[in-house]
Amino acid sequence: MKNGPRQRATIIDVAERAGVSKSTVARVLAGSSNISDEARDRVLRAVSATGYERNHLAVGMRSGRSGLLGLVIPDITNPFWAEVARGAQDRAAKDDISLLVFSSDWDAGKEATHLRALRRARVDGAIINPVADNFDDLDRFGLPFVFIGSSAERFPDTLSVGSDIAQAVRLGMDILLQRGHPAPALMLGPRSRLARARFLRAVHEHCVARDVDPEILLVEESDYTVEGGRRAMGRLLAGTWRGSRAVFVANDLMALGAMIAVREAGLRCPEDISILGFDGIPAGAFSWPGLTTIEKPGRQIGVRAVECLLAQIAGRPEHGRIFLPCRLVERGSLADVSASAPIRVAAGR
Amino acid sequence: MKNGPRQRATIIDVAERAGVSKSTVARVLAGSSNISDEARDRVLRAVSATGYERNHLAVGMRSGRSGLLGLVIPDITNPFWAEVARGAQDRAAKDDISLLVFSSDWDAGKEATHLRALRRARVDGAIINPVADNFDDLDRFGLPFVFIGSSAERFPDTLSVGSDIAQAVRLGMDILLQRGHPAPALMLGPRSRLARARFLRAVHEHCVARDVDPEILLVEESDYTVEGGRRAMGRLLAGTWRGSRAVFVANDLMALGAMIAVREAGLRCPEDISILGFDGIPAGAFSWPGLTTIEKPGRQIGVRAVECLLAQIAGRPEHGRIFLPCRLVERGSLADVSASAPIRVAAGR
DNA sequence: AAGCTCCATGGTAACGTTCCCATGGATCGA
DNA sequence: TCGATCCATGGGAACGTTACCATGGAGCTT
Repeated sequence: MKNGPRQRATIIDVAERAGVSKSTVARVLAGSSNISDEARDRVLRAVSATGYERNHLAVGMRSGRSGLLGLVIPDITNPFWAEVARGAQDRAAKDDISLLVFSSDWDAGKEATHLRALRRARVDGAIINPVADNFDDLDRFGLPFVFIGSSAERFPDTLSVGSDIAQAVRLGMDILLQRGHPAPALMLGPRSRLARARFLRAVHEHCVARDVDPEILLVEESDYTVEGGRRAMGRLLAGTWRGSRAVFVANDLMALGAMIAVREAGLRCPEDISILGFDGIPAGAFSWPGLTTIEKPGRQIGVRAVECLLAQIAGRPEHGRIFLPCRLVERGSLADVSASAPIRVAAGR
Repeated sequence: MKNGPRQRATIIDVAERAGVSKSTVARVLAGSSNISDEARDRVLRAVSATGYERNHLAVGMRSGRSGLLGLVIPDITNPFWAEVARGAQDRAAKDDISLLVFSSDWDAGKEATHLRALRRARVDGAIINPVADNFDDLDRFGLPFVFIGSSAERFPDTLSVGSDIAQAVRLGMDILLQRGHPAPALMLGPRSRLARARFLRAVHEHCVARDVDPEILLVEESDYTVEGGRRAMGRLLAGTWRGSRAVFVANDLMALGAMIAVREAGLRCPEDISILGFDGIPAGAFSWPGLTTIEKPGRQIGVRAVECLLAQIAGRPEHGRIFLPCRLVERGSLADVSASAPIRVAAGR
């Protein structure tokens, strides 16, 4: 609130103050070796005296590199995407790169607007969770880019980073088996969603590998919301239910809803019904019991996406699709009814 | 993946193609009126033929405006701050402005690094949740800026946007009173935190206004975490507790912990103990019962912060500090034990 | 001592815009 | 019909940086 000049120092101001040419200043700043100690010294002093700070706009204009990356995700308010953003942010910061963050709300129009903004800002590349189906635009991007998330599936030829659903499903089925639930019911999303097919395919493959007939698995369908999960669980509880009383739910929101339905039916989780979620949202830690779930590597996805993008920009593109492993988070919604531990309830908090 | 030229069209390319000078193109693009219809037409056609897109780097360099704003928050992964970011994003997009988002992790060093990055990127202004105590740097920012969040309190002379704690506390105390809990226990954060003092002061003022002796209120101290809230609730339940069995908890995480403690003690919420939270985190919607809480206007804070900042950049600074009202979210953790409704339990889901 | 290399430095063009000024044709009033 | 005004357009400078080329002095070799 004190001083007034408010005019940023330029490289020329520094040069004048140091009594050298701007070329020399530029060389010092670039860390060039052919500089006399005296010149370097005077320049450095002038820099700190003037509070000079390199103008990235000018650098970008000259070099064609803005030092900016774009990130377009569905909603920064969604904890999974926030994790992705955080990972990308941290990784980018290491290379002195800043991130422009946009939320598309799964709206193709907004997505297009944001991509235009990115092009105008001359970002060096973009990380995108694609919502639009027709990316004939794909090369009209005019930008290096990497896709992230499951919707990237639709573009098999494009470099993308996502979570390894097949591995996650194996992880889940194995822990269920180990706890004495060889044939859990499944609660899936709507048929229209690609993620559902992938999940189901992985379950089938796993069953085949473990000599279980996938047809015996009860399948309930819902819509990825808490309320949907609650209703779907109600239907499950109302029906006949062979085998162990466990449900593998395809996302955490539905799992939380299922837990509520169990309580509403006068039953207890995990003693009467075991629930395994999938996503790793923070809210799962606060339910009662805590939700045992399979956590997607959100942060890692952000990190790897930035790394792929930087590699691509540098001209040595990694290719193909990258699937990062998920992780089991045990919190207490899984009972152990295996022969070896007939009474124990899996711990967790 | 098809075409190769990959060289972005410049205004000169457009001019050549349209057979006019770059000045004319610039005028058309700027929407100037003194343009012949024919020229405008040819320029527009050339623009869409070349896929020309204005280079914001060059614009910024020429005009001194980058069209970028900086946002420095503690952690984009924290739902409250994600809401703030989202509000800021949406508001900025309306003015064709993009947001650079950084997470400081409440670390003064990271904050400083991020501010340097913002200056180099020549953002037009910054929205900051300040962590460093000594901002003698304050004017060394060399940037228009607006503070957000409660830590902005420490800089009373600076333009800031935050939530109206006093109003929130009144709201909470009033709903508690109305439900028959005239003298709830309070669960606060650590003494070191400014937010605590403010919360407590507001409670006292409200008590005085309602002719209640604030001294009769039980006060329990904790640390803003779930686990801390659980332990603090344990202490409350272990002690003697006059008056109605209700707790006004200073943040939602602690409130969720308190709810767990109630269940662990073999009691029920809200029948035995009513809990009122403060924050409005999403997890509160998934607990059982749902957490009744007072929601901070995160998104609005982001919106208003951008508006203040834009005003300041435009040279008509709003001044002083802006406090936005909070909102009661009823979900079911508050019993109604007032005389008028002796049995009812406040609804909510 | 002449010619060579090497190194520290300075000058200048270029990146893509926008803004100001100049120009020249058309239109108008007297 | 001539000068004044207006309007559409073109030319060029400037924003701050970096990369390339030029220069001149010091030190080396033969």
